[in-house]
Amino acid sequence: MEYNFREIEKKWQKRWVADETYKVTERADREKFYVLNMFPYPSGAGLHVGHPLGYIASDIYARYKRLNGFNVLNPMGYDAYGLPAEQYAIQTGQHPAITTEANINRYREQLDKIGFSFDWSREVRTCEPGYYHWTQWAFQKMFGSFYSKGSAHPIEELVAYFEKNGTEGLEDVAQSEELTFTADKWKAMSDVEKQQVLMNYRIAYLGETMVNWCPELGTVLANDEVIDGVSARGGFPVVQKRMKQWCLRVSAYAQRLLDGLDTIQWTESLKETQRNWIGRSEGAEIEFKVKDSDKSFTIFTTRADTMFGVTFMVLAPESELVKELTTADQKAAVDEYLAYVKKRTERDRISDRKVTGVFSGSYAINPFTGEANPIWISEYVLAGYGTGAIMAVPAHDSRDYAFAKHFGLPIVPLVEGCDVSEESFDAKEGIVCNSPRADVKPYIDFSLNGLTIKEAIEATKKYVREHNLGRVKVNYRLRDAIFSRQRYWGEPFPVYYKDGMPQMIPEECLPLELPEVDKFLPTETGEPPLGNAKIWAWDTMTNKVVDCSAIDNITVFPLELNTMPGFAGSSAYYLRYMDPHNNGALVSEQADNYWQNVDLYVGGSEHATGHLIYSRFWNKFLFDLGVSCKEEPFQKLVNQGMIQGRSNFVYRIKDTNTFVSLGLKDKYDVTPLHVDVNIVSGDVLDTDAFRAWRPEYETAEFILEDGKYVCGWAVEKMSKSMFNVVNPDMIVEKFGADTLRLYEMFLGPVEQAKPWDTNGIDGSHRFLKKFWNLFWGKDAFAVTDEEPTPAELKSLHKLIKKVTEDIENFSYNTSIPAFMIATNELTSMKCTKRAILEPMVVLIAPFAPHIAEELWEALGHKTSVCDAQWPAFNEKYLVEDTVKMMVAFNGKTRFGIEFPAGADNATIEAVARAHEQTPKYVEGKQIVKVIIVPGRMINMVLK
RNA sequence: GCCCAGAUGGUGGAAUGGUAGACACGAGGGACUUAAAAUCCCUUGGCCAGAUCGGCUGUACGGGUUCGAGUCCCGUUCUGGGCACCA
Repeated sequence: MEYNFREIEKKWQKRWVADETYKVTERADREKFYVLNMFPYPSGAGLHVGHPLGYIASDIYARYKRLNGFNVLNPMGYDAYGLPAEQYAIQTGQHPAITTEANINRYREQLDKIGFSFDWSREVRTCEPGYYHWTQWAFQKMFGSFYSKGSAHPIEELVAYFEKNGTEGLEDVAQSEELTFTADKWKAMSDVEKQQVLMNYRIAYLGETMVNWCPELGTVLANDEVIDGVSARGGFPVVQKRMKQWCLRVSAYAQRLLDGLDTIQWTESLKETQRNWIGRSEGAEIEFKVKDSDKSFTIFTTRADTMFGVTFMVLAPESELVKELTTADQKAAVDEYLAYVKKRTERDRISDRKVTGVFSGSYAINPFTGEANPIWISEYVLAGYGTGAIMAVPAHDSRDYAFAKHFGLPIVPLVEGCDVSEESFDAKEGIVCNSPRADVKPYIDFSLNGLTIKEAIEATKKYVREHNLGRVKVNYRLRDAIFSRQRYWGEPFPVYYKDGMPQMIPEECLPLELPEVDKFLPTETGEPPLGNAKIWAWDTMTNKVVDCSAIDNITVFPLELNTMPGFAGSSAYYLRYMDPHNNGALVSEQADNYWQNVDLYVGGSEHATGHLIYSRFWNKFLFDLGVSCKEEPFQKLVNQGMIQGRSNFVYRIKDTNTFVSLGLKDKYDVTPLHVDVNIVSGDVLDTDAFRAWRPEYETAEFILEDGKYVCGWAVEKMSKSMFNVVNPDMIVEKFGADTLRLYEMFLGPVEQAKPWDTNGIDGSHRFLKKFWNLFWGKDAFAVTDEEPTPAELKSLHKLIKKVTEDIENFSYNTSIPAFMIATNELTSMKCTKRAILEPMVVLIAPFAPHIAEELWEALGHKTSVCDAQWPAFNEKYLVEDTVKMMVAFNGKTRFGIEFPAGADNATIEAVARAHEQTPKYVEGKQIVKVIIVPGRMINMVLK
């Protein structure tokens, strides 16, 4: 009987739907296991062979866990809000909801063909009101919370504190700016003033941030959309502008985000990426007084040990201190410099790192030396980090060094024996000297000379603390997340504005649904697309959305026009899968307590500093609220590597329509052009197909080598524009879903990036045919009930051991060969015994579920193979008939002596000693211990 | 510049410190066939030897530890990734 994969796969995919094979519910009698894939954004291009890689890997694990008796949650859904759908809408007027729906349907169709064990009854879509209800709800909770002493608290607690104490004694509170006021002053504030104060503490807050603003386009641009100070699209001028935006106080959670990394099983590199992103640095804030003035300012440094090497100070151009400290004679120069800096974008600063700066005219007194150091202004100091002001130690910081050299400022080395004539000495090792300098009368009674740098840092911090010169401070690079987007296709904020202050619409009125607009572009007055919505005002009397014309600022108010960014909807979706149809809560306590958190999360590493940070932050907040019972959402994370495309190139001679073969292209001036990989076979171009491919190539001429046109190739991202996309539907149609699944796993380690090469797929397909033929004779089912032989049992148990270990370690690429070897062995032994073949079906079920179901049914089972039991491994079948003993001779390993299987250590040792050759081969060494490794060899421990 | 990961045949890739290159692709040869497809068998790191057995060499490079190193340690080169005027 032939292996008819098309029929088999269709049959079982239908059966799974009819029987609800993959539907799960909370079951107290079974241990849970939660497998999750990063849900996809359904793009218009559909899936290519790279997309399902992670889904297949996690599906194998999910099925394996189920066969081991776990109650497995393996859901799937769609990250449905996003820019491509909106841009398509702007170009065509097609509503994003319609294109998104169409794309989702296409994705679903493609996914269904691959045979995943998803519980589709739990599907979520971030753009549906029933889902974003809880995105909005979480936002409101963040608005209603502040962060203090390591967790989120209701803002009412802070209000109560202010009523009683003002800011007096308020400690360890995350805030945008340090405020001080008394309880009386608080009580005297108007409602709006109080709201403004509270905004300083809320976890979701309206804050002023610097953005690239393009007035002509009426929108904020990302840094990569700005080139040379003008917009990439249209070439309109772009300015740095402070804008009011919704922000999330992610920075408050920096330490917890860092600490949490130690409790989860992610790859070291991913954790490292997040650590870099959070960027914790421990240092000190030290106060400098301004000479001849009562002003002072604070700098942040991680090198407190270098206080005696400060020769100048630098302020960030955007720092508010610049205005205060610029003297009258320097004003013109400073203004000119500020104008220059304002023109430069982030991008310019990065690409063009020249040393620039201007003297402010003021001096700061170094509290350790008493010296007056000139205060400069330079763009190399960033306003957003630390205090926006630094003390410059040119001898031990390369940036300060470059600045000092450029402007001829003094350089004082502080480490014994270091040479700073050519470059600064940045290393944090060595013995401190010149602190203070021997030739200068000490200003204070304090010396660091003779200490190591580490000791000096600690000693200085201690001194600073004791003498009230500043404080020990931890800084993080992690910034608060900007949460507003001037876009249509995103979650609307459940917010209306009264007296210019944001108000939350009542919780029971959620979700606030996205309104219809007639245009998806920004309005003419530069407002976000929601400004085009006619019915977009909030009536506080009826608690309903009403027509904008009704706005009277008494009972009807304008609603927020921005929408939320992409990461909003993807931050808590894993919780929603636990209880997707709950209208009363994001997730019920009972469902959350059962499913807890994700045991295995699979997705791309490109989300390392986006989704994976935001989601952890979001979940920690929900944990503080008591909504989520686990602080970390994703216990174990596996990054699947990208599957790249293998692109082909043809070489066109410049200004002609003549194409030259790869080997001859160096003789001409050529332009390489991508060519569709589907008309290239083994890097040889089908020239007729090429002429037919596109009209402009109809008249193409070719310069061949050996009668062939050979194409160049490169491994690149798989994408439409590179003409290297391989579609999974085509593979499924030609070879079947089981072959595709097997082959994707066989390509290489899941975590590794690798190019797709369809050629190798034959091997996987052939294997499945051989596997099928184990069970089927020419036309009848061939399985018998005979007793298996030891050799057959050995083949089986070798396989059980290998496959079990591989799945646990996520190295599927090595278990496929194990299947092939076992199948070949059993084929050559003509094994058709049920006791061997039945467990084989269970073993292969996670990898190739369709063929496994078909064979399972043929074996006489009425239930799905999904409910079978994973076969138990028994080591006794693996013991070799004889074991070889290894001896060392002249530094080379030989294999010589054979022992009977099952001999114990004492016997082995006795035989080894009795074997005259052994001791003399091991020069001057004695056998201390002999270790038997079953199925392998004997290790001797020698003395 | 700092941090992380990696480097094995023509290719994808295997190897708890224990016979390097499993398995697959590709390539070459053969069987079956009128032929093709399909299927099956043999060879396939390099060099040498050649009736055969075999020998030498080999996991980016240079050292080290070990009876024994692709694997562990030190240094170098290169590749990929992250962060980056972050003080």
